[in-house]
Amino acid sequence: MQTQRLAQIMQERGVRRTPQRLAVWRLFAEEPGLTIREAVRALEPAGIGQATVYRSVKALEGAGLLLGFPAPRGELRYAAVLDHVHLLVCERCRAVRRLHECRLGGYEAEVEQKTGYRVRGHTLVVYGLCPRCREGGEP
Amino acid sequence: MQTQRLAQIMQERGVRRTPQRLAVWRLFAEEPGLTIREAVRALEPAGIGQATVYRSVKALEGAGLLLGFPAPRGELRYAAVLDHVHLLVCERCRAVRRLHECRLGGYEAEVEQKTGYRVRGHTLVVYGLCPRCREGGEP
DNA sequence: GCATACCTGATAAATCTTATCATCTCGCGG
DNA sequence: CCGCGAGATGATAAGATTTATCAGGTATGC
Repeated sequence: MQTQRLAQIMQERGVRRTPQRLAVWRLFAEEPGLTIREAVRALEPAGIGQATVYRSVKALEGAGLLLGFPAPRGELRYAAVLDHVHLLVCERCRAVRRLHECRLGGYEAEVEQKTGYRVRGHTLVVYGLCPRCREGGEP
Repeated sequence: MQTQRLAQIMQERGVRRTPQRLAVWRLFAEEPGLTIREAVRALEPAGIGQATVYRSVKALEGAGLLLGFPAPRGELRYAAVLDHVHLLVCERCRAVRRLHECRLGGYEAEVEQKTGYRVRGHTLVVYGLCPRCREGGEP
């Protein structure tokens, strides 16, 4: 995913750009749907300490560059995002796709009006089976 | 929330109905937005062991009676649900409201068609500020 | 470039989560 | 209504995850 735009966004949001954070973000961009712990293990060989991974995930999530979503078994998994996206998650093999269309603007406005809340955003995760798992093939 | 329907659903989905599980579910119904650990502490005085709380949450979540959602700081919080609902979460005081309208059926169908996935469901969480926090009042 | 506020890695400490096992109980069938 | 057995519970221990600490390093603004 666009490393260019990533740098820009980090700058804008006051998130310091370090090699470690870039590595963390890139990992979640290449393999969306990892848990933090899995990321720790994946980045260990690169010499990135576990505390750094935890801290980076928090920083990136706070800046809206990582999106967390609940997976079966009570796991919290993350995916790298740049703009607002919806996630499409395969329940079997955990493949994650990003859906770039969002037509919930009207829904948000309606919720604001009906509830008195000030809506700031939303997270939509769609669960299902990817084409391959759907056919009963290997994940 | 309707304890009646709860019993029915547990029966239907083969989830054994025990006083502990009912207590766990009721807690998340009365105070949606707790973490598991907070639930453990809340139910300790009632003599419910922590292992039981963890196991109950898993069982109830598996049966679709609890819904997990990611909160700031990387926390996974839960709310009791009976039917499919969307959650409206206050980012400041963490109040949780359930929204019973869902107009994403068409969206799901569209996603199926465009991606080849077999869609089985979705989770939508809307974030914002509740009326009180919106005014800058106390949570 | 320089200063400094912030980040990092290593380690230890604190928390959270799961496993184990003896006992208990829910839900079914008689 | 009662007894049976699969499954649930509680207490505790063991294991795993997450955070705190601190000395040193490095991105960023001037």
